[in-house]
Amino acid sequence: MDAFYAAAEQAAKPSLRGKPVVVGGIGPRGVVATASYEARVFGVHSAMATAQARRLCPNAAYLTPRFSLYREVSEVVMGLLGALSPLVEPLSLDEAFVDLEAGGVEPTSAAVRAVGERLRRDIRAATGLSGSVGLAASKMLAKIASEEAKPDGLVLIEPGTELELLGPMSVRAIPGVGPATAETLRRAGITTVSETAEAGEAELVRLLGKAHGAGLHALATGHDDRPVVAERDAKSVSVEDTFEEDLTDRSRVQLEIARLAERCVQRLRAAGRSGRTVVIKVRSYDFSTLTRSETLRGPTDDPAVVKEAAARLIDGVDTTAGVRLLGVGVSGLADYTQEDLFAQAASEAAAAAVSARAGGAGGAAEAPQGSGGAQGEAAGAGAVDRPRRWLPGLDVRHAEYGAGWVQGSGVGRVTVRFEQPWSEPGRVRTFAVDDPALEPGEPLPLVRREPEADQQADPPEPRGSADAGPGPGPAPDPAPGPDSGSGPDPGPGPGSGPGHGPGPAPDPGPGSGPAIGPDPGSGPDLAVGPGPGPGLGPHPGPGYGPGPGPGLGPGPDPAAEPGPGSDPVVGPDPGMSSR
DNA sequence: TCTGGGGTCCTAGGACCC
DNA sequence: TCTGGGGTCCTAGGACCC
Repeated sequence: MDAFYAAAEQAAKPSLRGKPVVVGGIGPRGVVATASYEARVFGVHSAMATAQARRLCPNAAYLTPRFSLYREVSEVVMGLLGALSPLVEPLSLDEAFVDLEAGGVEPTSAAVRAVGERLRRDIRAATGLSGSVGLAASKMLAKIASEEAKPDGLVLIEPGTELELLGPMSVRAIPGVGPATAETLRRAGITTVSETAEAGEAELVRLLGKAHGAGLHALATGHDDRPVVAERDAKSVSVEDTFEEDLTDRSRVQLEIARLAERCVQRLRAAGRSGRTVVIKVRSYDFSTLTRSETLRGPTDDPAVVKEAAARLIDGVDTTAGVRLLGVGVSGLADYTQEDLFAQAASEAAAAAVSARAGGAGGAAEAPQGSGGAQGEAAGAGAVDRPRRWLPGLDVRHAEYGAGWVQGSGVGRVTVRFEQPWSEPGRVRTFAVDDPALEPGEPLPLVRREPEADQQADPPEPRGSADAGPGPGPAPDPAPGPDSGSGPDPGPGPGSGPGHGPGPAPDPGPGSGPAIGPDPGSGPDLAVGPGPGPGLGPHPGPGYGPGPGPGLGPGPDPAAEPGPGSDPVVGPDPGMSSR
């Protein structure tokens, strides 16, 4: 899938189509997961610190990921792949290998190309998103071909042409060659695939070690007979958190480790697995990272047992200088269910009683009590009473205005754009964060379902009832708001506008919700760049300082005003491609 | 205001066993 | 009585991928 998370957000949020969108961590230590192609023009890319992305592209919409939506879309796409072949190997939510031979596809270029093109059409029809297809005689080549095909394309590597195609490419194009390997090779004078092949296996093994060297030699010479493997069982489960500020308080560190252990076990149990080795991970203020692990006598999915092991492990780690990340994982997974463990524990206990030997497995004795209560809904300590956070990008539903998404929040306000995947770009309204009419919502499907389901998504009549208002006909937008017609700001390029950034945001005006008065400033969790459409160019970013906000996020976005030239969501994007 | 979160695989040393 | 030679398990760290 092309720019998957960002593309899904653009499909879900009409006001963001054709605009730079960045999906990832929103906080001060966030990282970009996916940048839309419009944002990539500005140099934004995956794994970049979100803070840096904001500097490069202040006008992009910055959204928190909605994994439940991506998972749903992924299942649809994987279903289409499954129709092609029983052998489908997902690599992630948005990428998979398919063994077409196992699917009985005639092994000719014309036949596989036809299958690939049809698949691309089917994906677009079923999801509204574009995907790219690489077709070749091995996994490595198919992957390289799909990279070449992006975005929204198809590339077939004809058998026999592999080496001439591969030869001139950077060795980084080979999957498995990252920055460290590339640097090692570069120091040996090797930068291209053909140079890698010419170096010979012995030299590569000397440079990179046995497995990596031999593997790279095979790939660089076009040899790759790795099979497509469906359904691989997970080998470990882990959770980790990076904290907005480094932790120094020891008891807080211990508390967080306990919470993480709880979450980890919840995931482990949800997968019906248990594990034998407990691992903790500690990343220090200086980004140095260490792990400590302990292997139990047998697999467990008991939260108390995992928590105790994790507590013992963190006991042995000095955290006084500050910790930015903590993690807890379980590996050595087995398929034992909790019931199996109970049975096992019971039989062990019986055996122990018979032999009258003390000092048996501690975990077995403690297991039943500790785990019985921590079932299902009983969320970990961390989830209790957490104040509701309106993260940019997340779905909401308003009793009066219907389905929308959080554009930004802060200073006691939340700004919501009311639009649906199949609607025109919607307008923005601002509410108090604790407005009882506003509640978290569920992602809407990107492609409208059959007629009988359409009522649920339509915004109810302004005075309609809160639930399932049938809202016949198109929503009567009270104002000629900024719809698709207004398009991007007409101003020519950067810096052309009056730059009315700083200064109090304009009054929301009548009908724009219960928000009271002009918003004095910007707050955290801003979804989008400087709100006022025109003329942001010359003064983006930090220059705005802490003063009365530049009209950022939570303030009544001028886009909510019907005034001309107001851009639906983001400021002007000079130099942006129109893709 | 640098650097997420969830994984996989490999290497290397020490313990331990035969 | 300097030193063997596998093999497995455990622990820790690192590269890499999306």
